[in-house]
Parts: sequence; structure tokens; C-alpha cells
Amino acid sequence: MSTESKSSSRERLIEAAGEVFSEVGFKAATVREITSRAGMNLAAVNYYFRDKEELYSAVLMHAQRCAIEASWVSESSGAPEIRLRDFIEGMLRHLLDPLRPAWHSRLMAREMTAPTRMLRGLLDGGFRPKVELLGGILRELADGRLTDEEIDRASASIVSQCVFYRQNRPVILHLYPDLLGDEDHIGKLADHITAFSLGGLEQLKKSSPVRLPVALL
Amino acid sequence: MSTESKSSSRERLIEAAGEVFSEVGFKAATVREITSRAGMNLAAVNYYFRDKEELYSAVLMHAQRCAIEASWVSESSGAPEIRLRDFIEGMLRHLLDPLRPAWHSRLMAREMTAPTRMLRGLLDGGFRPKVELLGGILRELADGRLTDEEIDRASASIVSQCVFYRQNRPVILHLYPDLLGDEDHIGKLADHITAFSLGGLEQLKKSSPVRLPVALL
DNA sequence: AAATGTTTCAAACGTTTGTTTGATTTTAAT
DNA sequence: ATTAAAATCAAACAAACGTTTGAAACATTT
Repeated sequence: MSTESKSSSRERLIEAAGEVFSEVGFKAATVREITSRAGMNLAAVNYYFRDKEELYSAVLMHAQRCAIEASWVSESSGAPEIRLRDFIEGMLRHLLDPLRPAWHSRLMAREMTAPTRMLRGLLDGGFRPKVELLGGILRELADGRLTDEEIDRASASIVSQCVFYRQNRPVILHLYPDLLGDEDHIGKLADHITAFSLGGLEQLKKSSPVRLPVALL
Repeated sequence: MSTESKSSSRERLIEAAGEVFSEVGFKAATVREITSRAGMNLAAVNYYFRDKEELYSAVLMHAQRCAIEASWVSESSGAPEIRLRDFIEGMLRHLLDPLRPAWHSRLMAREMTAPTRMLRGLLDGGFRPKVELLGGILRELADGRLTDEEIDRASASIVSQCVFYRQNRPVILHLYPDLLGDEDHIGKLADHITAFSLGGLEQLKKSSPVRLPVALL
């Protein structure tokens, strides 16, 4: 078989495994279910990969590579308020856009709440750069009136609002049934989180302990 | 054996099972690990419960009953700002307080991200009343200037900031290592989320479409 | 066409899983 | 003390699991 259809077999396997792993987790996923969904023989996993764990590792790397390529980090310039709004909408679309393969972000969400040994690499490789970009935007918005710790807390508050809708989708559908319904609900969500967070930042600036300008220290 | 030590056997089993289930999930948890931690024989699960699944059900019900008893819903009265702050701190302590058995909220977090058929009952029985209380506080703070949908979105924004620190603890320890360190970090967290959210609400009131008073319609 | 390397497959292997069984011990009541 | 019920235990069970194996099918090269 040609190398291209060989890699296509590997990829079919990774794709099917990604779905299953993201649905039930590593331990509960069975090699039989994975190979069955890929339309391949049971032994395929141990032929293309050493074992089930190496397949899981390959799946995570694939999802991470896709996440980096289709990077939702906006290089948009302009007012920091606009860049914040772009950042939030990009993150929400990355997490919720039904056009993307659902298992990518579902698997990441699983890895964050129930991490395996691969979490550290995933964070440093894919997530930390984006969090640092967000930190830069927030520092601009803070205008020197927030401490590093306050910036971090605000950053966590913003990220939390975004990942909430990915990690707790079943809860939201049951508790806030109207929030995910109509078309362009992602846009509305981005509008809300942006406004809410900008307001939150303003409040932090008001109540933050005054910092002396460096020149006066 | 007395009925009290009989129920104590059942409870030892539930306690051990709660730990294991919360750590690795239902499927990956083994009856042998559970009975071993409880210091009991392998057959104990099928003696006190019909099977592993009924044990899981009992564990969830136990966690829910504890959550309702040690209700973190503050009946505090006074300014809605104070009641919001009390609500947030109560929720955070419920989720993060190291004095409480860690597996209670860990298991709930697991159930929210990877729900079983028992999620609906858990939400209606334990969580919805609190969310409705939060909605009441927010409605007061909104002063009639926010739509029901905006109230719901703000409610979700506040809840998301709280559960974030429970559901993504490993991520936070790695990405924001300074946020969970010192003593009374829960109090500081409650301060931040309260201020951030009050600011967010103010911003929503500013940018919300003006609603005509009912009397004028 | 023959030979070689690659991929697929059914079958089986050894573990681990949840559950059952029947004997044994412990408890409670007479 | 006797008896009956309840609780505990070691042992075994069938089913499901990840993995291995060796032959068959396929593709590629000589």
C-alpha cells in the first residue's frame, strides 16, 4: 500500500480514537470500539502504534498541532478593547464552533479536569502563549493601575467564562436553556463576556491599592 | 452486628468509593480498589449494594445530601452587594475548602463535565435553588435595567469564575501558580470575583438596551 | 513472473474486570 | 447455651480487556 494511504490509515485511526477518547476518557475507551469506528481490524492499533497509550499520545499531539495551526490568537491591532474582544471571540469559536471537529476541544477539556502526564506539555505548547497574549492586552487596559497578581486574577476570570461553556455544556443546556440556542450565539456570548470583563477591569482599577509610579520609589 | 456498625460498613464503603470515583471516574474505578481502601472484602460491594452502579448512585446521593445540609447559601440580608459577596465566598468555600472531603465537589465537577444519567436529578435537587438565589440577587443589583437573558449571562459568568478553580485546579497551579498559594486565598478570591462581577454588572447596565418601565407600555 | 516488503485479518493469549457462590465467622435473640 | 440471622471471607466464574501471533492478502521492486 502506498505511503499516503498508509498515513491515511494512521489518520483514520487517530480520528476515530480522538472521538472515543474525548467521549469516555482513556481508560474507558476500548481498542475494539476505536478500530471498529475506523473500520479497521482490532490489531491495527498495535500495528501502527506500540500500544493504546502511544495512540492516546498521538491523538493529543494531533489535537495540539491543529490547535496551533488554526490559531485563534488574533494578530489584530488597534485599541486594546478591540483586541480583547477579538481574543475572546477567537477563543469561544475555537472552543464551541460546531464546524471544528468536536473532539479536539472536548479532549482538551477532559485533559484539564482529569489530567494525564501529558498535560504539562499541552499547556506549555499550546495554551500558555495565548494566556500570555491575554496578559499583555490586560496590562495595556490596566494602564499601570493593577498589580501582576490582579492581572493574573482578571485573566483567570476571563478564561474561566470562556471554558465554562465548553466544560459544562450539559449543565448550561439544563440550567440556562436559552443561552446556547439561536444562531450566532457565539457572537452574543463574546459581546457579553467582553463587556462584563471590561467592566470588571474598571472596578478592579477603582478598588486596587494605589501603586506609586516607579520613578517615586 | 449492631445496626449502627452495619450502617458504618455501608458508609465506609461509600466514603472509599467516593474517593476512587472522584479520582478516576466510574468506569476506571475498580471494585477491588474501593473495597481495599475501605478495608473490606471484595464481595462487600455486591453484598451492601446490588452492583457497582448502585454503589455509584448511592455515592452521588450521599454527596448531594451533604451539599444540601451544609448549604452554603447564605441567608444573609442587607445590601445586595454584601449578599453577592457572601454567595460567592460560600460557593468558593464549598468548592475549595480543604476541610471538606475533597471528593464531594470533585465528583460533582466530574459529573458536570462528563455527565451520567444522574446529572439531571443532581442539578434540580442541589444546584438550581442556588442559581435561582443568585438570580434574585442579580435582579436587585440590576435595578430593572437588565433583561432576563442578561441576568442569566451574568449569573453564568459568576458561577463560571467559581467552578473554574475547582474544575481546572491542575491547570491553574501550572499557569497561575501564585493564585492558590497562601492562607486565606479563598477570601482573596472571593474579593476579586465579587469586585470583578460587580464591575461587570455595571458595564452591562450601561450598554444594555434601555427597557421601558412597564407602566409606560 | 518472482521475490520482497507492507498491510490486514481471524484467532488466541494472559490479565483484569464485576459478580456469584458456599463455607465460615460474628452478632442477636431465645 | 442454642439457634437463627447477618456479615465476612477465600475462591472461582464468565465476560471484557489489551496485546501477540502467524498466516493470508496486497503492493512494490527486481
